[in-house]
Amino acid sequence: TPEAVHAIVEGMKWLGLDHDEGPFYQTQRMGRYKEVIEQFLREGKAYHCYCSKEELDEMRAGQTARKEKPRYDGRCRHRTAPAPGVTPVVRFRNPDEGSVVVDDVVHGPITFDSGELDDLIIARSDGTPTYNFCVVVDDYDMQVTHVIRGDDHINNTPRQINMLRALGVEPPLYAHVPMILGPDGTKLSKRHGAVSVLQYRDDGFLPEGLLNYLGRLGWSYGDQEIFTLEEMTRLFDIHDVNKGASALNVDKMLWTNQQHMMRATPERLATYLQPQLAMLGIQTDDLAKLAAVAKAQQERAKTLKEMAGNSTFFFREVVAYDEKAAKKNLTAETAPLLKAARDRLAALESWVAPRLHETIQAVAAEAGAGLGKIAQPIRVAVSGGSVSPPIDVTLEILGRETTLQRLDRAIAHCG
RNA sequence: GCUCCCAUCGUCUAGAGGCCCAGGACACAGCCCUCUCAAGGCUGGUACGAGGGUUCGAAUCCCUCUGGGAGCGCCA
Repeated sequence: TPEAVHAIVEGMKWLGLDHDEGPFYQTQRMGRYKEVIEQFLREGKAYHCYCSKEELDEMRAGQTARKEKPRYDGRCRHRTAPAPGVTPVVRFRNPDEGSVVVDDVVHGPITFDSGELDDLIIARSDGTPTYNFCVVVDDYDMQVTHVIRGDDHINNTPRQINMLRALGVEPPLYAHVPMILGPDGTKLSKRHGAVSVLQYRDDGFLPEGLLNYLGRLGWSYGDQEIFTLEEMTRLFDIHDVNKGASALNVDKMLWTNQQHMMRATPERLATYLQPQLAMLGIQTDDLAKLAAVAKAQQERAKTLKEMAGNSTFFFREVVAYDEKAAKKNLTAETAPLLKAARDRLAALESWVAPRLHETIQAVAAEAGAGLGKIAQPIRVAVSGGSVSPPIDVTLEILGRETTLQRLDRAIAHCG
């Protein structure tokens, strides 16, 4: 569907995964597939099968009852005349002797007995080609050298190799990488929240954060955990990939993302923070302020979504104080401290973090108290809660006017 | 059921016969740092699925079992 195609293309674009050509659409290559089907038919490498759905079901039921692997028994292989009133499918004629060896890059040689391979349908009764056949024609036409895919495809590989050989070419190199399981070790499904890569973008992940986490699943480079895109592309080697499946771990995924957020430039974070804030109803084009906030918050959030959530007070009024924080910090006892701080701050000439820090420190010293005694009430006053970046940095970003205004309101609240 | 694949801490992994009474990371616990929260530092507990071999010596090689996964469509 167009939506599915869009999700793939957009997802890769967001991740920065580039491609040299294409994308190609199989729906636009129908003529070519039919051409190869005709060729196979002509060369006796494929044949028409007139078996009905019911007949096939019955055959499989019998095999299952006999504890055999359900598979097509080749009954139409030697049919000479068409069955009247039936539009046939086309089946590929698999060899019935010998074996096929898939020399897999990550698994090593895997042997399949030809007897295990039945004659798969390559064209439906309406003439349209099927997946396993189309990819073979594509790999052949496009001179694909490496096929890297999930190991759920291992069992398809011997048939594809047989079709490639029927085409007269040697198969490409296959590398079957392990699957990714859900956090509970079972197959990944929507149940686990895995919908599309774009979901991770919306959840506030950095492309390099997701890529790093995913890259370390089934692959490693010594004890290194954090890789830049450049390092990953340079250091990655398909031969180092593990065979076993791995389970998704949300905690580590978040940690990996945070590590990348800490390493990213504030300016870049700002461009991702902006849409996250927009989702919270905050519209701003002040890139300088966004970058300042990102810088102050970049090691305090595991995702950009979390960062946005923690940063709303920088962009809009504090509508209500956190109840517990206010009860503890905005009291009759702290009111004089806030007042003193407010007056000293108002007199400041230069509204920058070092000056702000000195000032608050001085107020605390005069009161014979530690910095925490005064910083925390100010924090609640300006942010509404008990958590924020360092108080001097927070006030600098907020600016003089907003800070004083919020302090006044907090002092009033102290009653 | 049949065929194929896989197997080191809860999770991601290092380990390609002695360097391993198994190392790193996430998570967890404690401590330090500290204006909050983080980040950072230090410390701690937890793993080679089982049983047989081979070898002077096995997490590493072989076999069996057990456990998990995938495939067996006129789906992709």
